[in-house]
Amino acid sequence: MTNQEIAGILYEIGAYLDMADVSFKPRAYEKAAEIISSLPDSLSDVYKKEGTSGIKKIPSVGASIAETIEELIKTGKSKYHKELKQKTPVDLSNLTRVEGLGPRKIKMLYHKLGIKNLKDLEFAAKKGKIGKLAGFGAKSETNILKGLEFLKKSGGRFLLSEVLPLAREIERRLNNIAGVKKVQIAGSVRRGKETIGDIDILIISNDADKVMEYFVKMPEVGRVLARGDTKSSVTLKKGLDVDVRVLSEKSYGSALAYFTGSKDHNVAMRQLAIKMGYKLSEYGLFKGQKQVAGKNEEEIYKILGLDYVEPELREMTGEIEVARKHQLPELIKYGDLRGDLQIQTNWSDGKNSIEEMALAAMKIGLEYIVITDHTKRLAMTNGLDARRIVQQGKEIDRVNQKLKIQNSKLVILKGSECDILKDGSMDLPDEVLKDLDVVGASVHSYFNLSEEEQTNRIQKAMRNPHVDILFHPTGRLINRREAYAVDVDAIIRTAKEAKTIMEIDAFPDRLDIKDEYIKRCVDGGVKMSIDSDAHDISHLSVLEFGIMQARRGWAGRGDIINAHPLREMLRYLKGRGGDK
DNA sequence: GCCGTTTTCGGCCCGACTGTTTTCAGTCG
Repeated sequence: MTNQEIAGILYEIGAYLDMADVSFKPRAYEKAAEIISSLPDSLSDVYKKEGTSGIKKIPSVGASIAETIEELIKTGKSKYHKELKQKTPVDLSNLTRVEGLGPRKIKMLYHKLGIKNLKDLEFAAKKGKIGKLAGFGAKSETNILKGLEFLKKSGGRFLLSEVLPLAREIERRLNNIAGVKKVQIAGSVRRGKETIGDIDILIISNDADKVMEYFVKMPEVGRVLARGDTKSSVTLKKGLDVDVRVLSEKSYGSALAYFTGSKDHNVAMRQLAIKMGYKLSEYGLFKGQKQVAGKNEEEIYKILGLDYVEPELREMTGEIEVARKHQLPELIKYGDLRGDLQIQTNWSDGKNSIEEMALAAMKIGLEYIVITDHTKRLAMTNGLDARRIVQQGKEIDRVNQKLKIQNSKLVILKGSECDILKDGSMDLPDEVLKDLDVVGASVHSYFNLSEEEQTNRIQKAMRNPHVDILFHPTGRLINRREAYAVDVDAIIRTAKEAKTIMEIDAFPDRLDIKDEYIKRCVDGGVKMSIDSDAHDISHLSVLEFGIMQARRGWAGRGDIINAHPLREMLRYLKGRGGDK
């Protein structure tokens, strides 16, 4: 049973307890489910290795929930869940996806109209049965129908790269409204999450009504979910929700903190405030009736005895305790990157020439790039063999010479994105690899080997003395392809031993390795690189997403080799770098 | 049901908005 499946059952138990009007337990199950669904390790594996005591180590999982998890892993079922479900046998996970429907309403719909699933719901709503129900009305009915319609159209979360430009565009337009003093993107976009469920925007203005009026009538709005004096929510035609909140200047910091989340981080902050005799809300930090902070985020953290926590760290992965001990790392900054270590050109499947890529890199202020075209096994990309890579080296020399004459600071290095073959050997011979400045190794085939075979294969490649970097180490494509089965902790240990650099591939649907693994590299003293994997000059801008991801993984400048000048960067590489 | 920088018992975040209500429950974030 996967973590997602286990989390799903726990969510349902929570919802059923909510229906039964039980207090506090629903939140306990919900919390455990949230934590489990974002857990990097498989619970089945944890159970196999450490038994229930391993399960109980997970925060928010105590004796009772651990027992349920054990039962789920062993039998695939939970008696408790089954008992609860018998009372209201409905398709909870889908029904709750309808905007405005929660456990209580679902229970009513089942008992009064026998609605069990989305199909029943749509049928009843179209027949006008729901509007006649006590507690519901005509408006509820149309809202359910609209909710169903939008559910069919959209699905799930969007890539940060799809959302960020749109969020910035809306931000820009809201900024132009008369009376608006400040507009700030908050929520998971500000935290730099790899996928986004909705856009949250905070506005400081003395004419909230004007802002709301504009906001709900923007051309891309598909449906207005709520329109209030200080808060409005819409669903865009493309299926993404946007919330705006208008507040006054004196609450800017507390509102920003509240609106940035994560939810769990906020809850922890509020609990901490209570413990220290304060009350924290979006309006400010209060002692009794008196506002003691809230104009900016920094002063709130300070009064609560914490160092400032950067938005990317606010995920309840220990940031509050570490902030209390004043041990938060100084994160890598936007603009810290000096080079890009993975760039494709038209020598393989890239669109632009070496020179075009170099000029584009110069424009964004980089000091060095590595040309890393594919190798011959990837025939469809026109991958390079030994002969062509030597030719390419000559072309790189030529462009470097030209740039030098023009007094440019940019240096182009010779590299390769060399395929790892099925048995872990490399697609180009050692004699060729040894002459390159930077060698990246990638898996592009045999994604379905067993975890052991895949791990061994990759480890063998990492131990090749000429391989410097493991490119996109887990091979996932967000929303499209799962990572291949690989023991990432073992890979990280090998990276430590063999001094292999782990890449953070910044391409928005890769973001590989993901934030939790970055943190493990940081903790394990394994160095990383942030690379664009650009196949086009426009792709160089994705480095921003890589930096966000690195920050989410608690990485500082010192952890990222290409945040350093060329000479220093080369020193981190195996063998060849040291004596350059 | 979980948890502990006052606690192994007694707490558990806070507020906006909607719809159907004459004062509030449900949902959401």
